Amino acid sequence: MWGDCTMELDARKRKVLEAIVIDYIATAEPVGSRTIARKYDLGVSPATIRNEMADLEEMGLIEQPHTSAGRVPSDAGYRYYVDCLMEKTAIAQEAKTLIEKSFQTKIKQLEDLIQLSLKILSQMTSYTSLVLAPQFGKSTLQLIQLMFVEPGKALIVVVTDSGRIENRIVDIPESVTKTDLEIVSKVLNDKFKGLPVKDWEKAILKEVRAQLVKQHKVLSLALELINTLLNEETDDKVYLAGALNILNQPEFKDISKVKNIFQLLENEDVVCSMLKDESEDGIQVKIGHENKHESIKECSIITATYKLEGRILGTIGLLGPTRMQYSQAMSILEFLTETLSLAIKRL
Amino acid sequence: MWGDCTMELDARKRKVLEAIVIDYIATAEPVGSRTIARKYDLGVSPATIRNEMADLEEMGLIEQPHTSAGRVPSDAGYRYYVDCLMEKTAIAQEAKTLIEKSFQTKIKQLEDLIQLSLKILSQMTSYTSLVLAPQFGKSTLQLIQLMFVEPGKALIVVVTDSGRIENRIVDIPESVTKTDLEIVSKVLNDKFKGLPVKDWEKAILKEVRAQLVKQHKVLSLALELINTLLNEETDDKVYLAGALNILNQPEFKDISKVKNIFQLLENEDVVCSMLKDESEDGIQVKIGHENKHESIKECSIITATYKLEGRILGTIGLLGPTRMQYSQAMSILEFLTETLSLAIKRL
DNA sequence: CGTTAGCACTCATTAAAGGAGAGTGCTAAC
DNA sequence: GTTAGCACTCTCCTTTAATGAGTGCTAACG
Repeated sequence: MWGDCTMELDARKRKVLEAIVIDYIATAEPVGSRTIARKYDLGVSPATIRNEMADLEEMGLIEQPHTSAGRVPSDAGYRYYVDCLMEKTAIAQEAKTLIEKSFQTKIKQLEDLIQLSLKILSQMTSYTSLVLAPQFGKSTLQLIQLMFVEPGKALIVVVTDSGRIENRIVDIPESVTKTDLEIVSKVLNDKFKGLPVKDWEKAILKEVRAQLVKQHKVLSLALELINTLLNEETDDKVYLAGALNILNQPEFKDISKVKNIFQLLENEDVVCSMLKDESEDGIQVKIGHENKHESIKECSIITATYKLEGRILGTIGLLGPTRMQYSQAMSILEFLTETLSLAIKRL
Repeated sequence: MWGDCTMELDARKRKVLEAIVIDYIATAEPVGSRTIARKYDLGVSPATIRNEMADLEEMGLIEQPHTSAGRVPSDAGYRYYVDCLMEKTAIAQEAKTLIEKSFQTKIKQLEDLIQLSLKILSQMTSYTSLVLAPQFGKSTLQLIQLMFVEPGKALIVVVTDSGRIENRIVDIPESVTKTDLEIVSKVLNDKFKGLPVKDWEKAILKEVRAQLVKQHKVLSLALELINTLLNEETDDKVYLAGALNILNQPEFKDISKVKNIFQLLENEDVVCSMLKDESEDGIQVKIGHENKHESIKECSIITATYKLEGRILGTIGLLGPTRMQYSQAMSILEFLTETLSLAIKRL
């Protein structure tokens, strides 16, 4: 979408830009011509590099915090780096085994698996990790059960194929008996098993109502409950881990910035929109101003999707400063989502 | 436990101390003798107040950040204030109605009720609110059910009288059928309903095993599952809200302090120990160094318990700087826990 | 013509120095 | 016992100066 690597940049300019990005990512300090000449041997003098830098600045790929400082990559510079310069490093073998080992657990709950992924991610990368859990509506039903708790109160449990479990305690008429609930459960199960949750509403009226003349009251109740479940905000569920990692980044030593970011992250809807945005396949990177929300204009987000049998279940992402270890983070994220997808399959 | 108001303090010293505490809580600035004389009319000159302050400092109730600054209450000073000086203000009527209105909702889940309380608390006080959810082990069983999901997989759901719901997906032998699970569910329900969860282990071996010779395999499985459920760390569950409020306090503009506190709060066990400590009845206040954990030595915690039919279910608390609006916070917390207890009863 | 050395210039950062102000402790008088 | 007066201390803020990193420009070089 972004990267047209056709932008006329001769080999040396590319090398200079790369050096600036790499060095700035590593040190968080503006990098000067001298540094580049010394550390990255381009075989030319600082003066030559200065000329190149002037050009790069004019093209908008780097910028100067102030007159007598070195250069810093602009968002466009990072973008060019990510799309055209960065070689996609294979994930380190040790990281690979670390992830694989972590997933050798007998976790049975989807939620726990997701939490585990987040933990691993933020620990390995030192960035904040986010995830959009499998959407309820898109999954298919594996089990639905109404249970009698006490007169006037029932428990409804729904399990989807993606392993998500939802439960609610609900009021029912005092007259409804255990048996009523069991019958309704059975019918609902028979009819809906394997059906995408969001298709229920259509199916409900036609098929089921006919079959359950007897438990009519109970049924309409159950339907109402299911509707509640469906319509609740609960459909998009996000989790995050390692938010405190943000505090380690030198660019966020200012407390007000941190506060803004945290406030954003506290808002589920916002996090959701950040992740949902690009639920295409493959790894996506949003750099700085490419993000919608003001507070993270100095951050980048890398996202990837995890799947079950080819179907995209949700998105998992990493949030860090624009000065982020893109290559490393991307390879870790990629491998982790693959591993996660496999683990979900095994559930 | 702390407050022996017998400490010899004449009326004027008490007034001076009170003035210092109140003013410092309000302004976060060290308060000088002049300020006290002006704002709180004790009918004496600054010089006299200075003398009194020298005495108070010697007693360890106030201290000086540096030679030419005003005085600040010490932890002991706050303690004396809370125990002996502060008049227990009745909660403001508007706050009262605000809380009551917030609880006029048809929430059916204990967890949601607790979350609601946290939200209200942190919004009303601008402090961080914490809660220790009802312990699983101490509650009594209301419903236990094993459900067949697919061959080799079952769902176990447990509901306690305090409204807590736990569920797990578990592996079962392929041979186990739906009917097996239903029978086991029935027996478990009959035997355990109304029993405190933590008493199960004792009861299990004797009573149940005898009855279920047929489903012996299934049963031992079920027992195993239940054990897992019981032994999991999940028993002490904490929630918190409004952690970001900490960032608004002037004493925490230093990012490293904030980081330490957040790290503490991120650790469930720690938060748990902070709340569990005093699960006595009534409102408890821990001031500054009275807290075990280093990172919150500049904070105070106010805790109260919420109940169901006289039995203490859990603890709810407020975390703020030692320079905290004790009186207001305590009255709000007190009224809120009462309201919460009532709401739980209505569940 | 591209490259480079040289140099003047800019600007952030740091340290030192000099008030200004707030508040105290002490002393002496009431 | 209380209070006015005053010297003293220490933080905070501002000013000033020095340092140093890095640049842009120009002129010379191959």
